[in-house]
Amino acid sequence: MTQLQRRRIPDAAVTRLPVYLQILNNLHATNVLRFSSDELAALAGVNAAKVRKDLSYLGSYGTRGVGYEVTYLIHQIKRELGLLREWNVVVVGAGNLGCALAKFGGFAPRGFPVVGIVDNDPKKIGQTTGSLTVGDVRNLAKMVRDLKVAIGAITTSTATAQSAVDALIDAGVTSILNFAPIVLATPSSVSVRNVDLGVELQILSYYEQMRTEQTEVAKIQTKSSTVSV
Amino acid sequence: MTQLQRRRIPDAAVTRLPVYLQILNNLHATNVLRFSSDELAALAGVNAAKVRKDLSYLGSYGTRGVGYEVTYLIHQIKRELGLLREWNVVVVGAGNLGCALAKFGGFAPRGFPVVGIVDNDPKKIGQTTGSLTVGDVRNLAKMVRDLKVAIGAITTSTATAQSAVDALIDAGVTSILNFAPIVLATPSSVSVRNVDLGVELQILSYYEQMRTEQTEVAKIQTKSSTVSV
DNA sequence: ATGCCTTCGTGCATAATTTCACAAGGTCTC
DNA sequence: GAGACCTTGTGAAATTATGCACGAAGGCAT
Repeated sequence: MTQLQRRRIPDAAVTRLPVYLQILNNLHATNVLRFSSDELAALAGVNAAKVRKDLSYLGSYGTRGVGYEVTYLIHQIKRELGLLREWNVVVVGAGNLGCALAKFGGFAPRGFPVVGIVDNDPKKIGQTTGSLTVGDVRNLAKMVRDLKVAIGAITTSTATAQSAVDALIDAGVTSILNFAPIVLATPSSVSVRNVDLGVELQILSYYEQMRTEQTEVAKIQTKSSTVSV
Repeated sequence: MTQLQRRRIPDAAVTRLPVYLQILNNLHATNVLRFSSDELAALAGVNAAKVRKDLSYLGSYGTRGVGYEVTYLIHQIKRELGLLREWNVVVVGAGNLGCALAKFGGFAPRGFPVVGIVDNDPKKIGQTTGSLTVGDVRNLAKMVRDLKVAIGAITTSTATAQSAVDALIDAGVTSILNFAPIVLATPSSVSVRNVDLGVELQILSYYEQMRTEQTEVAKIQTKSSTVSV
């Protein structure tokens, strides 16, 4: 095996790099030129050593005794994340969310232009949303080819999400942003990121309940004077 | 220290329980009565041993040689996640997303009723969205108290997100669902879940670029006949 | 009952991630 | 240019998460 393929960045670090990038963009906007791992750690709410290790996966771009240069690091993170080019997005499912994504202009300037939107409902096909016309999901493969689509966003109903994903994968798309509350069956060569508010709320619920119980216990203990340390 | 407080479930397992719950609800809807860890693992796209370990944190509710009962497990997961009661949600920020969340009726039946929405813009205050009237953010504390709010959803602009969170925390809210693309500063006693599509897209971008490079390398290697295994 | 079959629950090994702690290497002052 | 002072980069330890492998336990057929 030719070992020239780029050193892999640990998954956990990959999920943090976009957060760092966000913060650095803010620093840049406020004319900050340099930062230390301590400063970034405080802003990102993580440990400073973790910041340094994460940044070290990009290469040795800091200066000891000084810190990191904002603009240079922004460039390096973008390079590593593949943000020096654009990745075209197609939205599958022209419901409320799908149309909102198509209309929302916030992704194009960040390198993820929404170049198409499709649906399987004849009533929706042909309608205009933002600057796009809803296409027929049956033309998805052609659309992916012609518009060089790299990422598919699933905003269909739960019932049709799996077939939507199958169509995308058939068309050669290997990155999926899934908004349907369902676990998609995909080959391991495909990346899937799930956005599910229900799941997030339930996770919050767990920790909220933990805290609530903790408090109850404390109250009872106080009342009955059984506190022990 | 009185060690009666419930055994902690590992964070990684907590994030998977809602996914299992989703799947079990589907099984229940299709009249499936029992399932094995193998079956659930296949549906959730994870390892069967992991499923068993995750479920074992709830207690020993399986039957060896048989499997788990769907309805019973649903109940146990709900209990553990704190889903046997309702958690009221207040939305802070009455923009597109905030109003959509307020209108969207999908959370109430799942135990997370949106009981209020507030903004700081006088033009928005007083407007109606769904069955709710946009309130003044300055009345947030009273609202949290009167309506027994447990979770706050931040859908403000990035610029006002931190002050929105500060207000929520002052009002006693300890669970935050944040949609603003910013890292919120919060005490460690507060749970925050971030939903940021930009971050998700950038993570997809990284892996997509990896695959692209891999392919390029393979092509070059094939052309120049330097393939080595 | 007995024995076979199935699937859970879990101890243990391995892998991944986080954190510590400090040498290395740079700047800045005098 | 020498010494004081920072902050990086990274081994190594600690913690957390994953996956294997197998004993335990229940069902079912004979």
